[in-house]
Amino acid sequence: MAQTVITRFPPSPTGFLHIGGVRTALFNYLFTAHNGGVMYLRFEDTDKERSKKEFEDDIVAGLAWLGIPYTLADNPRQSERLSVYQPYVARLIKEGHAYEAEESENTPGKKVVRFKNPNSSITFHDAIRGSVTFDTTELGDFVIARNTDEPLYHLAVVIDDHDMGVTHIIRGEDHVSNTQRQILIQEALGFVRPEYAHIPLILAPDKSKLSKRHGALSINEYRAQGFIAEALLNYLALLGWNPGTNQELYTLEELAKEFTLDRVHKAGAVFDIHKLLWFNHEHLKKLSDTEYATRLGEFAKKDVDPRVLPLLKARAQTLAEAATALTEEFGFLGDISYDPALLLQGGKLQAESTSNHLRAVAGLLEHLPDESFTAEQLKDILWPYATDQGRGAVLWPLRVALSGKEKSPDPFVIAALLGKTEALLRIARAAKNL
RNA sequence: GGCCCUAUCGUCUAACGGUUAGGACAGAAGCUUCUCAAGCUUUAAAUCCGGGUUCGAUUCCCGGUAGGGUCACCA
Repeated sequence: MAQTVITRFPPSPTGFLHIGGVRTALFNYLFTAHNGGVMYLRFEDTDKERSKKEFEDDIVAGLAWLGIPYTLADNPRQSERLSVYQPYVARLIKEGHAYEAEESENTPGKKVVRFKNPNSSITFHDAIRGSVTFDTTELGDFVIARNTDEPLYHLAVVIDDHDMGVTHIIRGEDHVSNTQRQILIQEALGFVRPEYAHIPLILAPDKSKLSKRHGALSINEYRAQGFIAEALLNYLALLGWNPGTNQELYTLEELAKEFTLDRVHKAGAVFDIHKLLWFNHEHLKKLSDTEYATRLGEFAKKDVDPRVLPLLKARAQTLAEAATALTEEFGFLGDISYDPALLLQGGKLQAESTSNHLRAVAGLLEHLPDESFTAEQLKDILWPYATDQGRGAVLWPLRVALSGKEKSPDPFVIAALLGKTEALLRIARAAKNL
């Protein structure tokens, strides 16, 4: 019987949750869910100066918003597990695998703990890269603890992974060369070696490692821009992995069902905001009107009229864009005010004929029963007249009369949304203003 | 620079020795059209280079080249 899969997502709380971190957490989650295992969240905060509670909270909030499930480890902070590490440091020193050295950089006289490098060759198996070999000699006797009480990253991570029974370490490619140090420590401590999987990095358009200077990195920023979790997760999952089919749209559950490490790429992938935008629009379109309205509510200043929801969904790629459209192109549901000159398309149309067209349109609509006031029927009735008189000459002023905007959905849709009474009122007012 | 890793359209990628090298995003053109979007159709675009192995290489091997990662008392 196969051993239970145990993975972990161990960010250091020294910054906000960013795109790269999310992708690492996501791959860990997908692998874990696919195999029915457990993924622990813990915080690597041995760097007391840089670690902040604020970042820890941001990471937790971010994972919650994204909907990536995890199990919080017992005593999740390394800073609170010092007593766990101390015996190991003592043992390493006692057994000759480490020693105290008089060469503290910051505080003269203080002793750091160095690992006694056996200068061996380490070969480990990587689920994505296959066999990787290092000659550890060049590492020298590297420092594993600030002093006998305060471990550094390499020591702490090895002990934590062992204590938690981690079976698979899935992390960024930037950790491959760290693996040799960690394996050396594992062997000195007699721990079993977990399976490693180093996933490719996410790159900026210039192929360098993605960083702040390349724009938004924190997922909070993407959230504020109106991206939704479903799209972010779907896009990120397909950066460096794919199931081998042409399918691109996935739910988290579907991804977990398909995900395997052997289909993860070896090369880094460039982050493309345009494709993310496309995924966002696709996932936005899949939302129910109710759900869409709820999410849009976080961005819109006023209540979202359910009638415009389908129209908004069809055109906006982000919730922020939808919120803007709500007050701009879709602002016609509330009171409108506009310069009457707009009715004449900036002077291209004649006031008299335009006024006549508006009255004629009103005449055509007057006797239409309320229940026939739909976009389709309105178009059927007005189209022949508009075609006969010149569509631009009839439809432009009609649309402006109804929307008050230079840009908006077509007049039939607007009139239907406004209803017969309001539509006729606006047309009459426009005709009068000319 | 040492060590490690990587290499298919501009970008994300499919192909696991035999395909007209496929799809998606972005681009271009067209359709639609009163405006702005959306939508639909069409189209251009790639196996880094050089050697091998093989009847046959995108695919396997070697060498270049290019790119990335890493060389802390950070993680």
